[in-house]
Amino acid sequence: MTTELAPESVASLTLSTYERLRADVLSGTWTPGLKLGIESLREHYGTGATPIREALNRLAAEGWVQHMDQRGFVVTPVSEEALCELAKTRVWVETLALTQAMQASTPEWEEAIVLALHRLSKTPRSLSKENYLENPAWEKLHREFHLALLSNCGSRWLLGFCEQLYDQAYRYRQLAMKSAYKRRDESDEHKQVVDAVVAGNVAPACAALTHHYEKTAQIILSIE
Amino acid sequence: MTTELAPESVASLTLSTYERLRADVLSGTWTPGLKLGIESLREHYGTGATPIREALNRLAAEGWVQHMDQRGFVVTPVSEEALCELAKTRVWVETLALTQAMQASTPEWEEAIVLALHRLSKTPRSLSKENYLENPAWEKLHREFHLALLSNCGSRWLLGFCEQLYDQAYRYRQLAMKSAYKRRDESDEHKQVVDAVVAGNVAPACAALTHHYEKTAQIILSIE
DNA sequence: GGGCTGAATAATATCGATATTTTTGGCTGA
DNA sequence: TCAGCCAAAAATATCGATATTATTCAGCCC
Repeated sequence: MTTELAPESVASLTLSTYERLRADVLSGTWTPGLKLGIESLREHYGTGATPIREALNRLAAEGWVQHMDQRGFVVTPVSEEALCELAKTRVWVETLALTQAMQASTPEWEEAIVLALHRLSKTPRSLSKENYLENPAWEKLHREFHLALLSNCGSRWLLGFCEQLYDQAYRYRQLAMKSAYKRRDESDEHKQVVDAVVAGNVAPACAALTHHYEKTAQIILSIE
Repeated sequence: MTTELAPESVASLTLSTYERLRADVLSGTWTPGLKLGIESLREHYGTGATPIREALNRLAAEGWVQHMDQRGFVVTPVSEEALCELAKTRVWVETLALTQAMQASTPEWEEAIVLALHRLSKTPRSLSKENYLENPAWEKLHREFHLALLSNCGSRWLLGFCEQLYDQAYRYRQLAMKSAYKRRDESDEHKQVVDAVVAGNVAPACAALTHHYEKTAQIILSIE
């Protein structure tokens, strides 16, 4: 007789703790290199040690935190070198994915991309006009746009890799934003990718995507 | 005054349980789709529930098992479709990695490859002459050979992806072996890759590697 | 003074028990 | 006969307490 509750309400503590912890690492709330003591996390997230540890183990497998056996967990450090390697890898892997996606192009896929770009362009980058204030709606649509571009690549593995790399790059972007916000118009860069994709020109599309990522990495590097 | 003990002896139970569980999934001891009940695992590995759960969470993040919230873990199922996708992805991603590795070629890297191939070729594929009996030494050297080929690609991310794909493919190979063993001479295929790499011919090297993987997938598919 | 030793301290890792949730299986009523 | 429902059983998820391992730091010897 009780009404069906939203699935969120029955999610295990491990899962919700995992999601919160992950979000806090990605957003930079837990700063790179920080020691994540079980006790303090337990207190902060209001739960027992078990969900915390299980969440940390998942995050460790995904590379967000590092697990030193018998001496706890730390937030994975960042470095200029690691960012360069990440950016490079992203260009390689996403170029591959985009190429495959375009070779398997379908009208539905093209429409999905155009739509994703449209939605993104209608959403403000920052919640505030004066200073930068992250707009979660924009972040969500931006991620969806980039993954929509690659979604047609025909391999869940490859798409999953791209997702990992996107999220890793997102963390660097967030960390950089905390120190300085540089105005930038990425909408034009996005449009250039889509134009090339719709026109069916593989090499220009990959070049546009590469340019987009390299500029991002360059900006972040210039801040640090 | 006590002698330094091997790190194994102080490894946490979570870690050793993780390794054992992972090995059992990869080897096919735990068959795809099998429900992994906490209680039975606890009993089988002789430990408490916590190490088991932590190990399962790591394995879930790596894709070896699936975690259905509130209803436990199952070994990730296999399918013909998934194998095809895996093989396809492997060709794409390893072609990428090998290309980059060759473009950054060094004498040390070439020597490492030649050496890895030599060691591999000196080791028997099967421990028994009559029927197939896995030779752990060969498996270890085979993995090392393939990763040595790609180790020079210049991206730990990319190398990590290749490692994941290798291990995934290994599981399929193990599962196929359990039903039938087809004699095959892969040593020649390995040699062809190395010859092309040493000669510095990127396209033929990638083609040889592609051929090697496609043949593997084809053989496994023919069994099932 | 500086490095070493070894308790005291703090943290992690693990266990056993409990609370929740899912699944099972028999019972009822149409 | 069969769907629907409730109680019993089984399993998962979580907690609190304990055992183990790292770290700290004062005292000591050289």
